[in-house]
Amino acid sequence: MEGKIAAMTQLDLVDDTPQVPPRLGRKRDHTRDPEILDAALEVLAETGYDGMTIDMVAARAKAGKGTLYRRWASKGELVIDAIACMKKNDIDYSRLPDTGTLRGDLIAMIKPHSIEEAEKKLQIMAGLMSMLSRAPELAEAANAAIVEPRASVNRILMRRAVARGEISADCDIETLSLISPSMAAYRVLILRKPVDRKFLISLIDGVLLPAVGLHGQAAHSAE
Amino acid sequence: MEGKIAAMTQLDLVDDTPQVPPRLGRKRDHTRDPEILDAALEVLAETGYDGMTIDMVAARAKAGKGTLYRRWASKGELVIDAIACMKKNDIDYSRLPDTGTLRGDLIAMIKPHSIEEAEKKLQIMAGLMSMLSRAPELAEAANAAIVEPRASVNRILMRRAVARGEISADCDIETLSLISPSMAAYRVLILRKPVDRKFLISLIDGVLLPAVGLHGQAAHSAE
DNA sequence: TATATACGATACTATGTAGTTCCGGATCTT
DNA sequence: AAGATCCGGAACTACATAGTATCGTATATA
Repeated sequence: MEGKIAAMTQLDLVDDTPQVPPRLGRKRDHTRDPEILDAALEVLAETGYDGMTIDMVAARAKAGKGTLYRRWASKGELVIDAIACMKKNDIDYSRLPDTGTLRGDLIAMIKPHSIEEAEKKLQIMAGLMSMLSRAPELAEAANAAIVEPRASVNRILMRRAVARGEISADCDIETLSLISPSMAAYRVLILRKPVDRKFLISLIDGVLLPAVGLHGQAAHSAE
Repeated sequence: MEGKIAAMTQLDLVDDTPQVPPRLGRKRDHTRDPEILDAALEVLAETGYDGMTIDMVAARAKAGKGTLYRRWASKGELVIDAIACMKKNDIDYSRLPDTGTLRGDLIAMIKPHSIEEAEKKLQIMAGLMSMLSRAPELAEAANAAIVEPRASVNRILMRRAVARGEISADCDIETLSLISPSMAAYRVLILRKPVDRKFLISLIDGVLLPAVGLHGQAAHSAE
């Protein structure tokens, strides 16, 4: 302690020790972060925020409770961090489908993997739902990681369709881009029914495309 | 104790006391039930299932905790009962609007009171969300009281429109009747934005009517 | 190899809440 | 009016969990 102060007073003469002395022993690597954050997301999806305990997360990650609290100050901060880190596994906006038609693009977005991931995200959202109004930071993180990306893709695909002249520029893209996120969320969270490829296609052909002035491939064969 | 057994052994001889003796004093009226159930719904909407405590409900209803436990065996049963009792303040299906057009009927359903009530129901739903998968009884009650009535009205109005020949019988009424419940729920619970008359009308004109092959009064003036 | 540090495990403290019990007073029935 | 019962209130028990402290071990640096 005194040594450090003395070294600072005689300014850097022969003093080759850095201002912040080099750590000895093991680095503060926090190498368990990814496993812990993943475990937190799993438990969150299964039991919700209130049902989730720190012990569950620690056990799931085969980590000690101390390790969690050394890294995050509280349960709340761990959860916010876990949510925020989901964004990293997000959509690659530079590789969106480009089939030439809105319908083709929308259907190309339906992949088993994306359905599965969307469902897990919705389960997590369900577990946070009752907290959102009381924890604005959490609501912010959840919006950025779960809600916004889904709508964003739809907006991009629809704007492209407008640019191609495929659909009218009068379309309320803000609203229409939320049709399938809304109805899929309602179906999973409230109706508790599965969202599968067939359902998503029926949404595209039966709701979204008619709303933009196009027609799906099924039904409404008139005109 | 022994006296009762003795009386039973010598079978009913001079025994003029009825099998179920008439109650003296105050009846078991449970007259506080409505206030308690209302208080439970309020707290539920404000804090969610896990945040809700029995003390909060008792205090809100100016009731004693004992009164609650004398009537309901547990917090869970109180909540289920409170949800179930919402159905009583429900829509009067015999007085649905009948304006002659689907659009007219749908818009006639939009009343400040109904918007307000729907929003409260959604807040309650948000508070229950994470419990639904673990408590099937609760999910059942919530579905019957909150989810089903909204969709039901839309189904009835749309079936009438089919019967009038206003819209095609090919319409997927099951899905289309969920458009506005889904998108309103998403907007309130996930986007945390208000649902007002303007939004609901834009849903009718911009999504629902086009999907059934009609057109709203705004935009898409083509044809 | 020696040392400092992070780690998993476990025991511990503090706190909040479900559910119980009891009491004095209010209220209904006879 | 008398008696039985319900009510609001408050104290109490039992338990779960957030967060802290400690210990022996593993591991990366030097």
